[in-house]
Amino acid sequence: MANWLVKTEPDAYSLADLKREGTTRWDGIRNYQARNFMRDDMQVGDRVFIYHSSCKVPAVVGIAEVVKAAYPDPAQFDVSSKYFDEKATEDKPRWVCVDIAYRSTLTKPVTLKQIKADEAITELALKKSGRLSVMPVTDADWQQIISLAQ
DNA sequence: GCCAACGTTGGC
DNA sequence: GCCAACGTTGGC
Repeated sequence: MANWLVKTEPDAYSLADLKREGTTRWDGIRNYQARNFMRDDMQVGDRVFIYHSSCKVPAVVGIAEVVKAAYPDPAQFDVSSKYFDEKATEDKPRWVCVDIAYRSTLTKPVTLKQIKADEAITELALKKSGRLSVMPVTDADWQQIISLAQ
């Protein structure tokens, strides 16, 4: 069982949207490293931190759970989608998505500022490479973020 | 809205 | 297969 962190821009899709819908397709990931994590390592039952990016206070805001493992992202075949990829075919899909379900909203959001300042959080990719949109979270870092949310 | 950092593309 | 140019992300 693994832990993850996924980014979303709340203007486009927020934790509140996920809460309202219950379950959603986490699609539109167009970064190879992020895709590989989803395709190779993400499993049903894994816990997922939802992180709000490109907003006033970037922060981890809630928790979701993987309810369907990686499958081809339908948007890559859809010419009308902004995620359309002409190099992807049904035989050889390039991108994958997963389904995730809402679990909870943190009592207090844990801000990027807090995370960066916290020396107990050691591995989290968010601290360094700012651009990865799906990243693994160690058990220790997961626990530390949970404790900051109390 | 700016700009640094980083990923991707494409010419050689 | 290298690397410069370009595009995108995302914090500030």
